Amino acid sequence: MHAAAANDVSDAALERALRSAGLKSTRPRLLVLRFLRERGGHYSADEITDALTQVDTTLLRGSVYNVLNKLLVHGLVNLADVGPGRALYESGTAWHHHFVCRQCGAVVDVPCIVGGKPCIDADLGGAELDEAQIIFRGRCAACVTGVGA
Amino acid sequence: MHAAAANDVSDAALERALRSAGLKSTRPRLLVLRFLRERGGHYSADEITDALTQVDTTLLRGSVYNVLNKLLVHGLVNLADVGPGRALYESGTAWHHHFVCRQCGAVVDVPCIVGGKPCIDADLGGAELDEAQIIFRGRCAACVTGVGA
DNA sequence: GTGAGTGCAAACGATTTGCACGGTG
DNA sequence: CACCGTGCAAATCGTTTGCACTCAC
Repeated sequence: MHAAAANDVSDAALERALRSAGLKSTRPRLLVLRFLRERGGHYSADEITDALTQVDTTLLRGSVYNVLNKLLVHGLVNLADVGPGRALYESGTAWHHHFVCRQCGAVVDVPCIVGGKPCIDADLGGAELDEAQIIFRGRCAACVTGVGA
Repeated sequence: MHAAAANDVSDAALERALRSAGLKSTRPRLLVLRFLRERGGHYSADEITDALTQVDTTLLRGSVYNVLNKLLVHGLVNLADVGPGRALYESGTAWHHHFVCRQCGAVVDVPCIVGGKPCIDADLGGAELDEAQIIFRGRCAACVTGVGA
């Protein structure tokens, strides 16, 4: 499915990932990175903290934020900003977009069929483009069929 | 340029816009709507408040938020969420996207050349799509040429 | 007159920051 | 051993909410 590294959550593999990103290998970082790679979805800093404090009671909310920011800057995780105050983190695997349901708030991954350069026909006036992040909004399939909230 | 209504910031025109959206015409709403239509760009609730409190010292930050939410729900303004804690409002004119400079943080409008359905080739799995909001990230022209920060 | 909208202040949630200690390289 | 990252708590930022009063309709 994904690259092998993305599902290898052994300490050794995680340490290697951190190391090659130029980051020290520390316990909070291993925990956060393992969590995101194991689960494979998108999670808020809060959800991550809540889950990890059950494993390591000394882990602090603030530390999780720090770790996430570090991992983000060094490209080990992605940030999906799907609404005001809704920052979601995910382990960086294949590039994709997000669909946000207006009704139930669910966030669903949307593979980027167009490839790495979606909608880039737009006139950017001399700017250097790194990425194009797309947020689709509407009603998810569950809500349309009445299964959802 | 735009539709006439978008640049007509007379009290009468603004009241008409509010009325036809099913909203009462009140002073804070007129102020906010006029501000966004006059300036024509994207502004945070804070920027709007700071500008308007110079005109009306009784206007409160909280009221601006309330007004913006009301205008948003009733379709008189758009919300561009260009990053965690960076909610920008703009008077709803032509649909467009946003380019965010990683270096200086500038936000630039990007017209949507593709039309109303950008990148909708993506598989949405039975969901109803309302809109696709694209955020481009990179370095703006000013930063590339060294003019910016 | 009646209810929605406002001024106002205080609460709130998410995220950041300062400091001293501990662990990594 | 030097420094980065952490635990910890408190501060900060953006935004929302409760309440009494006012204004639009």
